[in-house]
Amino acid sequence: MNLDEFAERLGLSKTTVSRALAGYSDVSAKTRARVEEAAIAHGYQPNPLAQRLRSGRLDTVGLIISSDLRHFGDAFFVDLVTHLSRTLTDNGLDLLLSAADPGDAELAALKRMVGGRRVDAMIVERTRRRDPRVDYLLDMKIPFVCHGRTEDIQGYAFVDMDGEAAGRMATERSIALGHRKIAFVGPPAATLTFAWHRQTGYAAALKAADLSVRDAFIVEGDGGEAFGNAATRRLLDQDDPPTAIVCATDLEAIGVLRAIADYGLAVGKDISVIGHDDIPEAARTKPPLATIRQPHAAVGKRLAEIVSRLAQGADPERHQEIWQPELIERQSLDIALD
Amino acid sequence: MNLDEFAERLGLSKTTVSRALAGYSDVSAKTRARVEEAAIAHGYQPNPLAQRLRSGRLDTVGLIISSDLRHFGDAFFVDLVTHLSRTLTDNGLDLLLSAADPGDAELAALKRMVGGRRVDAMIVERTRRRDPRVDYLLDMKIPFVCHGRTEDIQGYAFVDMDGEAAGRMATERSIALGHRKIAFVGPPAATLTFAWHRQTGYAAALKAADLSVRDAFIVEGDGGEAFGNAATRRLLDQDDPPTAIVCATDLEAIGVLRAIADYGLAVGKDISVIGHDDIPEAARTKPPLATIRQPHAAVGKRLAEIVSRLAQGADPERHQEIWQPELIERQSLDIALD
DNA sequence: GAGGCCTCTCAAATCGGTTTGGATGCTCCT
DNA sequence: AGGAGCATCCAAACCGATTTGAGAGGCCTC
Repeated sequence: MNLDEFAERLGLSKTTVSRALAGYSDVSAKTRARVEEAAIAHGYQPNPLAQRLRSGRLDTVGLIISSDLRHFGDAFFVDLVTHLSRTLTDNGLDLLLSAADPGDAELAALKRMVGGRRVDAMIVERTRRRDPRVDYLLDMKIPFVCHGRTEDIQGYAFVDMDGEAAGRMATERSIALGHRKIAFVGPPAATLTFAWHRQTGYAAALKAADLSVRDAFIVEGDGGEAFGNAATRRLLDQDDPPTAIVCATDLEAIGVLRAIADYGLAVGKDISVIGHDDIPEAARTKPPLATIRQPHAAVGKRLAEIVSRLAQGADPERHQEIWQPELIERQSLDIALD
Repeated sequence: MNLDEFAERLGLSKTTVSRALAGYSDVSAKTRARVEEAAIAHGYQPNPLAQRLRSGRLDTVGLIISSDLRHFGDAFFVDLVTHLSRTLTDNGLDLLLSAADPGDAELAALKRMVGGRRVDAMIVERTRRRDPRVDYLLDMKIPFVCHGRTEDIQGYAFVDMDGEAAGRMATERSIALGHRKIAFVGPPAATLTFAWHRQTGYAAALKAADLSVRDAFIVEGDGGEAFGNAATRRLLDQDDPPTAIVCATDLEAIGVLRAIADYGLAVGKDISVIGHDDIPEAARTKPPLATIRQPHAAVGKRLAEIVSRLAQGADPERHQEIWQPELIERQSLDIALD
């Protein structure tokens, strides 16, 4: 049923019916009541396509997920997207999703959404230090919010965890436990912002405690479990191996735990390990993995809130948020060196 | 830039430009070339909103994800949605996503998408035995495809794994290993179709081998790890406990493995365990978990293909597919009873 | 009783495309 | 010369809403 038919059935003009439903004051209370009742009775709902064409707003937000997401743990994603979606809905926005491989495909998907005028705002996941997506979006002058940061944070909105504080926190905790030889395992700091931040925090904590930052103690690779495994071998095979390992992701940490066990060493006793993200699996490892929690649900919700404000013209630079992480103590840290 | 401006710039009418770009044959080759070049040069792209309003097609497919998804393993979801999205894109369709809690909220989200005319087809995840979403969609006569089945499979399209074959396969394998006392742990068969199918297959295999189906050997609960743990205790505390446990989900199986270890028993030696789904974690348990694989990526792709055919008017009943599962042998099955 | 002011309603324009149903001009045939 | 046939192009209608600008009718005031 469209407005024409519906108005005719009521014996009113399109104008009056439309204005009645939109809540204009120049429609008499009696007429409005009649229209509203009839709308429910006949199930009339304005066609959103027509409304959007007319208004010029698409009321749709885009999200592109990287198909390499699993390297970092998926639980993360479902949690985030659930709350994102729910909050967007509460704000009258639809969520358009697209999946793409990292790199060119990702950017192409973005251009399809934005250039193809399918969305009027975007959410960008897992921002990299220099990110062509951010450049493109700034260029197009379309509202967007990032989950994560680039190196140069000018001109756009984001919600990010304080990765440097996280790296520092994990390292300081290890130092407090008596460790002096502390290694860092993480994705490449040169490209991924969060890896860079966490590694920076790690180095800062070492320096603050007058400990040297040894190149041999920093191992970089993809954020996956297999890499964590390989990295550990590289660390433990050294002449003077570390007694603590700080990891930039839980998946890596899980690989690290496994490798340590293979060496016949006891995690939480001979060597301590700390992860990052607090994926569900972290609580189930043996021993349970100490880690740094990211409040995914809250972040998802906040991203949605921010993007809906931006869509209404808010200033992006007033929506740059860096959240403080929380250390989750678990047995992989249970160690007291003599 | 809109069609009016663009046409004027070219010194042609809207009609001609529109038809040139749409590939009509009543536009001269010369004119068409000129239009196409100019479109690229000036970056003209027809507004999809206007096209959709005119055509009456929304070119958008909806997907609603349950926020309880994590009970069943998330990896599953990212894989599925990635390939789903990619194939939809290849078919010129957008993917609209919404997350909702199972139950009323799920149905409400569905009604918002369909009744609010935001999509012209739907994909339904994790179908239940009697599913109000399916009833609603049949009622609305909107094209849709299910991932999973209801009890009555009439009138709609679906892609599902053969859960009964999976349950039978897992149980038969246990019998072949010499087990006679085989338990089943899974979500409630009364509501969830896949749980029902798998349990049916389990019972069928027992009967085929002249083994009795003991009520005390069937434990139902949510599909999570904690439940798998509790279920195992209930099984092993019996006077005559089972020597093999068939699980309907890997997460449950992981809980089962843990519980067995707590009892001081050796999985793959004293007792054998088999899961279902082949989530990434299954390969990493100790011992590695034998399981039944679901080809998520292929399913996602297929769902997208089917839904785009349905959107073009294909007969849903000709797109009912039941796929055969594959048994993945791992050490949790390494056992030879005397 | 005329003019002014509300209150309520509506016709028509608009958003940006696609499609229908000609119109125009040219060639070719008889 | 007249007419058929073809290749191109286009004005106007349409999709389904919102909004602008104006009109109709009632009431009050002087």
